[in-house]
Amino acid sequence: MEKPAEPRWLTEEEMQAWLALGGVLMWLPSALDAQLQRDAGITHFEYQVLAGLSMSPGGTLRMSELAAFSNGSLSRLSRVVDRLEKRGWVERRPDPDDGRYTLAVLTEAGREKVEQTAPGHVEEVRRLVFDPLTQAQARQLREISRRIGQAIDPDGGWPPTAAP
Amino acid sequence: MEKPAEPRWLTEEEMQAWLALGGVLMWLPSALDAQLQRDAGITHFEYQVLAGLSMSPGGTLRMSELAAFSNGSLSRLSRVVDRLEKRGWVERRPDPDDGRYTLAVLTEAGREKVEQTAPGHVEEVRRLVFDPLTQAQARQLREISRRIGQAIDPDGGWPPTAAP
DNA sequence: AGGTATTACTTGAGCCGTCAAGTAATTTGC
DNA sequence: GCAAATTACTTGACGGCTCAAGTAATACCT
Repeated sequence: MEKPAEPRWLTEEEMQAWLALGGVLMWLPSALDAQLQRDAGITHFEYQVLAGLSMSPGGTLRMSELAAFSNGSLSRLSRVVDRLEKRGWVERRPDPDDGRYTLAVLTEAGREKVEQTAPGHVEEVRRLVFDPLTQAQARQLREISRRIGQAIDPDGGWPPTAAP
Repeated sequence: MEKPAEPRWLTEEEMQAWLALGGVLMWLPSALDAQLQRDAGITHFEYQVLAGLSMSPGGTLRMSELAAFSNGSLSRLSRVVDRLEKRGWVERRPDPDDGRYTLAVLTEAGREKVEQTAPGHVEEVRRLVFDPLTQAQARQLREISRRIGQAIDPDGGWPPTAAP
């Protein structure tokens, strides 16, 4: 009736770490969304999309590349780009090299939007994440995050759709 | 035309840490949800609700306490408890001490569900979070998460609705 | 060359969460 | 002791996201 192997429960210390991490997983994205929503009227995901484009040559990326960069599904990106297009920050055009691809291109207004938004956002990341940490802890955070990331996905390609 | 103060940009090291953390923020909740969905057909939030009840005396908590414990809004909890009630794992009843409160009570079936589900979930948390870390890193993770949590919310009460 | 398979994206249906307005029970102020 | 305010929760409207099915362009195979 019982599962045969006794599970390896968490130690007290691990439990505390897990609860604290749980809070961060829950509230950090929410806090970043709140800042961007308040100061720029966009979500964090929309910001990532605009930022991704702004860092690419010509402010241009294929939808699939942009989806990978912004850690979102193609379906989600498609709808987000709809919204950004309606707001005049992005345009879509077919890739002349291969008609299956769609290029997302940052408009001039879009570039202005990112450039106005970035400083406040970086400031918030710094305030919430790096200011409270020592430099050594920031390095530890990098290493710890990498290891957890590795455990979640030994390769590097996660976005939905596993093995066909 | 430019913002007066030059923002304090992130150093290369911070940028790497931020990207790595971003991946964890994005994919760890998703990975945990996937395991629970696959093995138990419930979301991580639903699990937290059931687990919260199972750890309370009599398997009973007021809705508002349960919402605080599970890091969700009351509105969200209300709908989730609807679902759990339909599945026969939770019941609602008015608090006899104060009719404004609603008590959520874990049924026998609900308790069995948590007990069947917990070991696999704990195993997954261990696999994704603690197995890849040294013990010292787990301690660091606790401290780092606490500091970030503190920066997000100096007190301890976040769930929506700020100062009235 | 032509049919099939694959790739890249889009879109309809449905679920889930939020916000704001509504309801019911209790406390407060006079 | 009763009206007004507060508290605890519920619910309708709405938007975003995912899954799966659909569409269009290109690659592959013989």
